[in-house]
Amino acid sequence: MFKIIKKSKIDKARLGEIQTNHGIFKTPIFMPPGTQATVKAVGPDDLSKIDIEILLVNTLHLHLQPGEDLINDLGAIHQFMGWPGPILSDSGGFQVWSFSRNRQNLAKISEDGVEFSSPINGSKHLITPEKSIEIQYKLGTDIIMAFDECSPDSDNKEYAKKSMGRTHQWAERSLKKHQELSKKYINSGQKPPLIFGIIQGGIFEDLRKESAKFITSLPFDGIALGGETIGYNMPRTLEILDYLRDFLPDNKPRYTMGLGASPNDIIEVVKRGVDMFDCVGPTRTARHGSLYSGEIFLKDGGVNFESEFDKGCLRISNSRFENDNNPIDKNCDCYTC
RNA sequence: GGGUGCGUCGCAUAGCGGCAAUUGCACGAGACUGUAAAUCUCGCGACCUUAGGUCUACGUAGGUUCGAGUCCUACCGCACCCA
Repeated sequence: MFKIIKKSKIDKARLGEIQTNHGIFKTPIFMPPGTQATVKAVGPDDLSKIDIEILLVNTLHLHLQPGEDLINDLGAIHQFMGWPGPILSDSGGFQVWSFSRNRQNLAKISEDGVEFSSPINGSKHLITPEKSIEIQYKLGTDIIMAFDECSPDSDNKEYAKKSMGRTHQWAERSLKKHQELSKKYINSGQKPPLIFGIIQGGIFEDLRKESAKFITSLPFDGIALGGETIGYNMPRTLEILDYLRDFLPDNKPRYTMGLGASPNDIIEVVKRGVDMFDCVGPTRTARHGSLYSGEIFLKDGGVNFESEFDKGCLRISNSRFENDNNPIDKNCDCYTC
């Protein structure tokens, strides 16, 4: 289902395509998150117009509201959100981190799974790897993710190791549940989704390598790189990609989770052989009054991005632009420009 | 013509003798990374290097008081009621 079309002679970049139950998408690709079954403030028609090929949804959010059974009854996720193309679901692993950090602990982690308090109404929910996979099957997404714990960007190695071990155990359980449901699907003439595994290991080289070895040894369809540090700390993300280079199989798509807050971040990981990435940055910063502006150009055979703005981000709401009638980019013919 | 009420930082509000003065909006700046985020943080009279200090400020002009946005008088403006 993953086909490499062309490889760069200069760096590790590659062009490819991935076949899913709802069509083919080309890689490298940015996938906008539509966490609650909608990309906030952007409808499906507009997404198509800007050549978006695949969306993300979130298992945990949809489980809490409106529930996977309702979505399933209404014809599954594509019908529910009016998006006919490929959809990837995140397993809820990111929430294991985001719900338990700082503030009130909304999540309790154990070997079995994670107990959540719903941020909507406080109701208690237990999510296990098996449960997460089951929900993703009911949603009917095209690519599902193994349930993991998004490792914190912390120098506590003991915790990172423990957390990684848990993620590995959960990866096996996720895969087992997937194989079981997959058989059922095939026997009843339905097509099962693809499943991706997630490498953790925090900020530690030996743990990252250990995790990469373990995850790539399992029969996942794609390999994701997870953890708070991925995308958030770009120098470290690139370092991780560099030392994991020989551990990642060439014939499986690679996905850096949560990466893409700045155009340059995407270019940097694509150069290092990453095929897929997603980030709430672009849509969120747009809702908060900013847009990306800069120039992508070839230099010394490589792709580069330069912008006069910090992180390539132009704050369109700044008073200095109040009477500025210029297009964002003179050379761009998109609707916004 | 008579009566009553009201004028507070762009707008709207609080304040009822110790106040550079509440809150919301607007405005200004910043944060945002597998979305508890169309959210959040900070600033919003002027000047001084800060803890803080110094001026100028609640329609206008006087007055009472140690002290007035707050009380009194007059004026100006606005709203409503009665002729």
